[in-house]
Amino acid sequence: MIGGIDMRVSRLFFPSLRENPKEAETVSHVFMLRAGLVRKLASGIYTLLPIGYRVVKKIENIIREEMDAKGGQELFMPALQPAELWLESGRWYDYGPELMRLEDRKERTFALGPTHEEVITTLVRDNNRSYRKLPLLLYQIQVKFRDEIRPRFGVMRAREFIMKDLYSFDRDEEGMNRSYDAMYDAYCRIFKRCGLDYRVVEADSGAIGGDVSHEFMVLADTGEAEIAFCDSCGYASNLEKATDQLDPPEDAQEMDIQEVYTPNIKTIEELANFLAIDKSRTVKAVVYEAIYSGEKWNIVAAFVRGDYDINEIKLKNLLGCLYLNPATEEEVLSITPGGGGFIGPIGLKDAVVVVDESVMRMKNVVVGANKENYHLKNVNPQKDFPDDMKVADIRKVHDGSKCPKCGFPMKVRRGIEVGHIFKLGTKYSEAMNATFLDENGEKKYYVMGCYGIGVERTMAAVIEQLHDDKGIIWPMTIAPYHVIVVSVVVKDEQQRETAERIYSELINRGVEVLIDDRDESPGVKFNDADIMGIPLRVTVGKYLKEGKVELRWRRSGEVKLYSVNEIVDAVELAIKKEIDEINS
RNA sequence: CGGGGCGUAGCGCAGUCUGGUCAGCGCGCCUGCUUCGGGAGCAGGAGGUCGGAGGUUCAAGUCCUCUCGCCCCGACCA
Repeated sequence: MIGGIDMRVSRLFFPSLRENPKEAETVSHVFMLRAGLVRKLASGIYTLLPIGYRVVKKIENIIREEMDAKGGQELFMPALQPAELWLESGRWYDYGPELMRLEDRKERTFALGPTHEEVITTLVRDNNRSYRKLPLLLYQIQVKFRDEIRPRFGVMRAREFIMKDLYSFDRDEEGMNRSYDAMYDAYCRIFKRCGLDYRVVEADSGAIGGDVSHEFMVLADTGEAEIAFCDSCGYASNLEKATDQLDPPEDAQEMDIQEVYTPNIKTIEELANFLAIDKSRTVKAVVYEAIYSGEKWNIVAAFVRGDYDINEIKLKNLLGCLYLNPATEEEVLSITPGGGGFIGPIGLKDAVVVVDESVMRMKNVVVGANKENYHLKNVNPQKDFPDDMKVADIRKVHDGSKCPKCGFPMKVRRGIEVGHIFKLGTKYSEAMNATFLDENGEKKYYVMGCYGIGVERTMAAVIEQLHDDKGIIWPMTIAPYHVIVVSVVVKDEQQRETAERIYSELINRGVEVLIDDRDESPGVKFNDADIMGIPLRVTVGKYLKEGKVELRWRRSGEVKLYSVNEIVDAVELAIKKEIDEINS
């Protein structure tokens, strides 16, 4: 499957490191460096070394198989893209500084593609006219560029990285949904075949656009995203989008507003302590400046129940603004004389007031008085809050929040986003005027979807999940080699010959095998095999006197003795067994 | 971009505060011999314009100024 069938460690380019490199902190980054999978060229830019590249190719091939199985057709698109394409879709400005831009010698402007919606839409628009070819599922596996604000965790968030992208073109929404479901299914199979424990979550679609989207998240503490999920009913969502079940509206007698002196009490924590009440009896205020296109901006005061935080993504989507920044002190003072710490919804000047639904269900709550060192007690949102406020879901759910579907307490965990699928609808086909003719001769916009997988990131995610203190533990399906043959003492002629014989027999059987023929002490060879994560190790050593060699499983440490003429069968069987297990 | 930290041999570090045997240690690398079941021992050896540029000084890894790069924490994404 992967080229290069004869490989001995004495010739293999794998600069392994004994000590942890200073630049790496996460497990996957450390082991990728230490096992000689990658080397950094510059911040967020990596060379894939032979062992690392083998793993990448294996992951790519799994992806290819699953894409092809759903009718996907692979093509290859340029990384260098004329700026006009991006101006046409409107993303030249919307995409922001993350888009790598450059000029050629004639001062024509280009972008290095961070994604390929523009190119593919143009391609299909210019080369297909008919509904007969639909659905069209086109994909590519290639390098993409994003000028990340902060590259980190090695290959996990890089500026140049390999991505698989499939774009679906359908005649209508129903077709798009079918394509989407097929991809959803393919993605589940891909990540399973990579040996990953993952969750599919509902997601915000961000800069790509569209309404419905799912992310494939690998559970790991080093993940950059937070997800909320319910173990009872299966609800799962990116925290950016997650919501929860609210407590029923309170049914208390409404009391009269009362001003209370709260000297220098500025945080919810202090306020709850000072008044000896629960945080959920208070209302938290956060002030932002919302920036829309160009000069357009305003000040927004957002309110949630005291025990929640604001979900800035939800707020941003609600407002429809480009950026949401924390307000400066002057901005806060311009809307409330009390300054930060005493902000309440009543009596604010020139601010858009957004109140979370949770607050509207409360009675007799405590809010800031918009007056230094004072809060208001017994405020009743339904009655007392301003008429022109917006009520919406802008809260961030937390560990233990109630599942919106079944009410069970949810978990909040970190995850690595390895795949993301989107229903795009006609966003790009309309912007770029990509149409086809249906059977009635009517012009229609393509209804599109797009589906991405970060390839190196998937590799890193596997390491995050499958490792021990000795190194990587590759699943058989994506291991750089299935098995490594180690002779303990190379200078022992009998050991050397036996190892070589087993090695060439394994090659003949089509097994991906490595032989460690170096004149190193056994510990060195064992440790290199371990850190590299080869699933099986055949050790030719002290038992050879009895005509036996060992087969050792990297994952469990289990060792079995086989006679020299049984070992090749045993290896073949072990490989097949593990691959079948993962694929089943 | 804001906050924190770091650039001295391939990797990990000491030395910088308090200028003057400070060009050092461990690992790795090369040669030879002896070893060989979880990172072997002995002997010999190669390897650094101390990130870069200015400056202060009799003298600068060491002090000053500027610059470049890298890592970590926050806003973006596969």
